[in-house]
Amino acid sequence: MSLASLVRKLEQFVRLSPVDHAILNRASTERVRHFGPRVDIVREGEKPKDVHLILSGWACRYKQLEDGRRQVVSFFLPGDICDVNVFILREMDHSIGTITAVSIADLSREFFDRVAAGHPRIVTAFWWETLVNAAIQREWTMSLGQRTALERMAHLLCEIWLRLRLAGLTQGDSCDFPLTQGDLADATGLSKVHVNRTLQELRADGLIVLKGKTLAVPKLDRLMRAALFNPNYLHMDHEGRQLDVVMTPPDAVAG
Amino acid sequence: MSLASLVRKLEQFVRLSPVDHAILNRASTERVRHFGPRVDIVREGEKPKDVHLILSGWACRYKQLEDGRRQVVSFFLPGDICDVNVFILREMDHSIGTITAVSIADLSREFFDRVAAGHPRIVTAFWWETLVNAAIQREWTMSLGQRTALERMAHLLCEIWLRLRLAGLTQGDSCDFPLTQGDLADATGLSKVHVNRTLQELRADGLIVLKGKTLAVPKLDRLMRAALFNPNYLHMDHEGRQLDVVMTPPDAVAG
DNA sequence: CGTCTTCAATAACGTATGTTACATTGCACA
DNA sequence: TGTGCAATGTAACATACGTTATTGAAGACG
Repeated sequence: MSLASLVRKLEQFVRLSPVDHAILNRASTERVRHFGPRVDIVREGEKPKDVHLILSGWACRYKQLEDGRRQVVSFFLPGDICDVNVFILREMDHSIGTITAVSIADLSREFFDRVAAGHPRIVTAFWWETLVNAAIQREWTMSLGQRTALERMAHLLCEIWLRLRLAGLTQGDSCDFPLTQGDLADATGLSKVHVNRTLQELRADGLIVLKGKTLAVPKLDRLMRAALFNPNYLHMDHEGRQLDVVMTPPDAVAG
Repeated sequence: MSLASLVRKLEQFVRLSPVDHAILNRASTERVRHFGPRVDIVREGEKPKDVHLILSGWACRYKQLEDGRRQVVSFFLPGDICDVNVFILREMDHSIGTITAVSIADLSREFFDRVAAGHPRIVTAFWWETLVNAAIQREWTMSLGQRTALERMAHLLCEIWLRLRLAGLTQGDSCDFPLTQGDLADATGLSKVHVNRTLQELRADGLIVLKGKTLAVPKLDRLMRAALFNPNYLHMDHEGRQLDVVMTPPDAVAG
């Protein structure tokens, strides 16, 4: 229930002024809404009104075919923004649903107009957010088109792990992980049964420890190798600055 | 070798002023480059400098895994812009290569700054372009995750067809189609052999006529149904305005 | 403290799509 | 006007993953 994750994330990329902070702080406390787990926030076909900032909890974007086949096309973690400026479109082409209980702040068109008019650093930060989200979507395309079930699952776990880490939501080598195997199936395009098989294999290889609603990644670099994971698409760095967020200590490399 | 397709496309969505036209016209004639077919315009890992506007020809974005597996993640048709504001990122996470001979205009950071400062209609139009590209990428995720080979191929052909139509590049029910079966394989995540099988099936069903470098779609609505194609994600309409670009005459529906 | 429901686990079997191999067509260029 | 290479087409065979079904564990809820 805070915008700490958003600010932490954006500041990896752009330095925001005290005024910028104040603007974001006000926007994220003005119109806050709460949802239970497994409910829709927005439905395909609706007219988009506000932009949603995830303050806490996990959500996802999904699309469905007439016959019910469902694809999760992205996950939203705390600090994520659901489509800067969507309101210029006439209708939503996808739905947004919660995974866990979720709090969001609704950001209005006026807010974005104000930002555009007078807060260039935030504009840049929002463009960064937009471009990274596009890159993530491309990488999902890559995963679904080319990676095997094992690589694909490993890749998804790496991505979520790094994004959580950037948002400051990991503890040591573990993190909250509320996705069910059904969620993972919808996101990876695999059947639930095969998701199960794949997770077993990752467990057997010692790449993940997944139990209850907690995920641990004891050897991130090994999981990354299994996934053919190249972190460049997350753009977690900026001119001159190099985040070591994607690096693991050298001694872990041996494993 | 013109920006007609871009303007035609953007004006479906926003009305641009004569000054806007002049701005775009100047930007698209200042720094033009030409490429042969099957060459790279930009390579993964490079520092993005300019934004590229496709004036003529077909290109694609692609990513490659260390072991050579290749995925085309999107196609660029005339009038398409390759990532508004990419230059804020430190390095490219994908490559851009040509399919046919291609002419592009390089749009500088200064151009976008000028647009942001004084041409709100163009800003809106560029946001529309950005949001639609994101929606297309999501739909590819859907296709790769849930659609069968046949549906997926049909869907891709529908999408390209409608985008070409919006750019004013179709003639009657046919259009130029320079993609090889290898290109289609890289884009759909199928093997070349299965692409061939799938095209044969679409031909046998009378849904497409594909020969040489020409594609004809005699019954778009039937192809759309085979693809489970819902055109909403292309957002080819705007408040009050309804494009009939996606509709076929009623008599075609019967087929 | 049981009872319901969801989630996870596992097995047996089916199939859409991949792979390898080779023949054919078509077109660029000498 | 051949001649060579890329693109297309087809067949036989292999496999990664899907489907259906059943069981057990784990939370949710009265």
